[in-house]
Amino acid sequence: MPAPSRTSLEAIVAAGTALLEEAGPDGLTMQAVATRVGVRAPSLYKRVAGRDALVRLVAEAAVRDLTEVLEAATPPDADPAAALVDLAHALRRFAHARPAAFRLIFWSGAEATRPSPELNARAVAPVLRVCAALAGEDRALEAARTVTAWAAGFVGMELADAFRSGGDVDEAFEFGARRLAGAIAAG
Amino acid sequence: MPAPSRTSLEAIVAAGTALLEEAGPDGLTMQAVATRVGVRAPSLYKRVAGRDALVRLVAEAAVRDLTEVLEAATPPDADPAAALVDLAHALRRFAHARPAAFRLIFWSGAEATRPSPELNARAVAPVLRVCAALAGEDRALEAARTVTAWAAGFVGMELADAFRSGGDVDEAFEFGARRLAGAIAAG
DNA sequence: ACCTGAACACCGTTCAAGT
DNA sequence: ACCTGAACACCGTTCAAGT
Repeated sequence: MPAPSRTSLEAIVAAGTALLEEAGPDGLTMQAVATRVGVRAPSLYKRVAGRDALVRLVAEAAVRDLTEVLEAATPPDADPAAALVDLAHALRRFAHARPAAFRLIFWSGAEATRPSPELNARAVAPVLRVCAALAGEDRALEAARTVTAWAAGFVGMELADAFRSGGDVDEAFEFGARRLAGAIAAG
Repeated sequence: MPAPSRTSLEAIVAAGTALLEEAGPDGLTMQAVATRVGVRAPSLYKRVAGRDALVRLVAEAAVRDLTEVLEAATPPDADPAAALVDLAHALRRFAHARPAAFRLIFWSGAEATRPSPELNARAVAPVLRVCAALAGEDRALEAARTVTAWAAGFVGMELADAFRSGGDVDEAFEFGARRLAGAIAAG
């Protein structure tokens, strides 16, 4: 006698995403997710292999959201240097809106919960495109890694509250973005 | 009737440090630490407030080690641009030797386990000094944040296995270090 | 076909009892 | 003064039993 589904993978990932921001990574428990979707914890295992798999799904959904944000920030006809600064700001806005998701995407230590590299590559594709225009095809990859490392590092440190020695953080970000755009472009 | 101490805070922190690298943050459990120092878990609470406090102590010890590494990398009479590149390499070497500790220092999400900002500031002081020489006192803070964000971001992404699209990672690091030194120095 | 309670092996933490 | 076993509230996960 078949029993009707009382939840869905989509609802589970959405619950996980919400819990991640509201309660942090430690608050993203199978039990909390189950309660949220109106089911008992063991039922989740019908749709998800386990907690690690769920966290990865949450991370991958976040990467897809980030991809959209970054693509929206780079209209095809934009000036490359300006586009690079815009990309940096878009990444920072995403991180401020969803700090836990941002951390999960970039600094998730555990192999088991890491989003697939292909998805990450797609997210960073706009950066690569702009860097190619700015630094030339040969240098595009190195340039993109430099910019991405700086932007992700800056925002990560900001979220970790690492900038406490005074000074204007917005200005420091602006400073970095401009200087990097210049450094990438320079011969 | 006094009982003799069977362990010490120092031994506990050392055991935590070792476990962190060997078994990851999740492997750093009170029980594993206790076993390692030859005692039962409840005994640890005589010397440490709890797991979060222990993780913080481990992180702070790591920051002190990193501070020494960075100070050793910047002899007072070095050329500033070369010193900046040396600092970046020293940070990267530390991260490769102790990846879990590095992550804990820079990307620890949880407030409760974060090393004190004063300690972090001391660690980054050599960077600030070199940046002042390179960019001028006015720009030193922004420049240091730019460089630190890039270096920590790059190495963090490297540890997270984010650089899979081919290309030489060592070269990308070198590229970034040189370009940043130039960008910081430029007017 | 899906959901559940019960159970298991693990956590962190507290505390009364031992020496 | 320090250490311990026992206990508690929580995890993730498995599985037989229900519908």
